[in-house]
Amino acid sequence: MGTPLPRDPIADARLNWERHGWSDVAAPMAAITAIMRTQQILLGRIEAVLKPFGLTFARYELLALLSFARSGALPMNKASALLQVHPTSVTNAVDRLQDAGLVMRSPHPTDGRTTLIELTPDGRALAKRATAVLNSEVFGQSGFGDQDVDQLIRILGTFRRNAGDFSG
Amino acid sequence: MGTPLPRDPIADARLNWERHGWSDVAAPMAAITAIMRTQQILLGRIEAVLKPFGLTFARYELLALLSFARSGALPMNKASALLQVHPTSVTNAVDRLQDAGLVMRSPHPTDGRTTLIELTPDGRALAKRATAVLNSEVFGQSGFGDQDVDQLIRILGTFRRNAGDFSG
DNA sequence: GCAATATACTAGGACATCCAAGGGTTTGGA
DNA sequence: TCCAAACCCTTGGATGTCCTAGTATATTGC
Repeated sequence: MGTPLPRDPIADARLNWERHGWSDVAAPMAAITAIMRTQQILLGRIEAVLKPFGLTFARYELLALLSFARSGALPMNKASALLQVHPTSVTNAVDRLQDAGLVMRSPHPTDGRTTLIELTPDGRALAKRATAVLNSEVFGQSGFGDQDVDQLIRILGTFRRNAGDFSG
Repeated sequence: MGTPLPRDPIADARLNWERHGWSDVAAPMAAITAIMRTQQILLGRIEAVLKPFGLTFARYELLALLSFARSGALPMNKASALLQVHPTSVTNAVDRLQDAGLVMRSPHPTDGRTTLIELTPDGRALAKRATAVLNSEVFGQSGFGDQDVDQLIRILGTFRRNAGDFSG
């Protein structure tokens, strides 16, 4: 975590795979490892930008999701499904956002099992400010070329559909 | 998490971005979010395969790295650099692998600050077995087409180099 | 040769994720 | 009608990641 390595560690791993007789899966191994590492880099950038706002990516994602909901409120299970994380992760995020006064829990009007999460005015304002900075500092300077962005969206979209994320 | 969603949540997020006047960064936002989600899916598959071996991905990566070292041993700081994780994460992984009898710590012959991590025979054997299953169950069935694998390696390789991962 | 700086590892804490289990609410079939 | 099954959320536990700080060892510079 510091100075650049003299060689690409993933390319090296691929060579090791090939040397050990696993040539047939060396390329996908390298691609998957590269996805892991890229996610790590991107998450680091995002967290660095959100830190001054007192937000983590998990909390930001929830705020952003709520800010796009017509009523500014969503059932927790809906948020869990849309964010594609475990329900306990949503509980965790809501606890902290609630402590920070950014969201509120309220009972569902007709289903006693369900809890609605609702943005507070503070939460809505913070989501707006954080999104602006995230757009300019991270998404606007992703380092991916326009064509590569399209390729990624296509390749990963196919993958996610095949993995059962969505049926559309 | 569960049943597939009727619509792609990332495509929906992209539409929301565009509707709110952030069209210029909507595409990279979607690509980055897709990388995050893809990583999550792949990590889930990998962890599921490793679980019967009593391994997590973090521990497996360390075992695999050691198994490729000529001497079967590496300094902890070297492992941290090659795996591109924080030194404390390596300490954590080594603690658990050591408890499981898969690696051993030994003092560096000339530098008193440095600790070497060394594979035990058990560790080497387990790495071999886990790799075989990982290759056949995950990397061999990644769901990416051959051309897409090449594209991913190229796009993410450029990204990682620009991010300062390596200089080669 | 010795003090100041740099490097290596570890301990403790904050967060996030998942799983397993538990308590409350709804739904549906006997 | 009524009880079992399904569903929703939360608590508690295990892991992993990072950061900050602290201890020990090397290296550097005067």
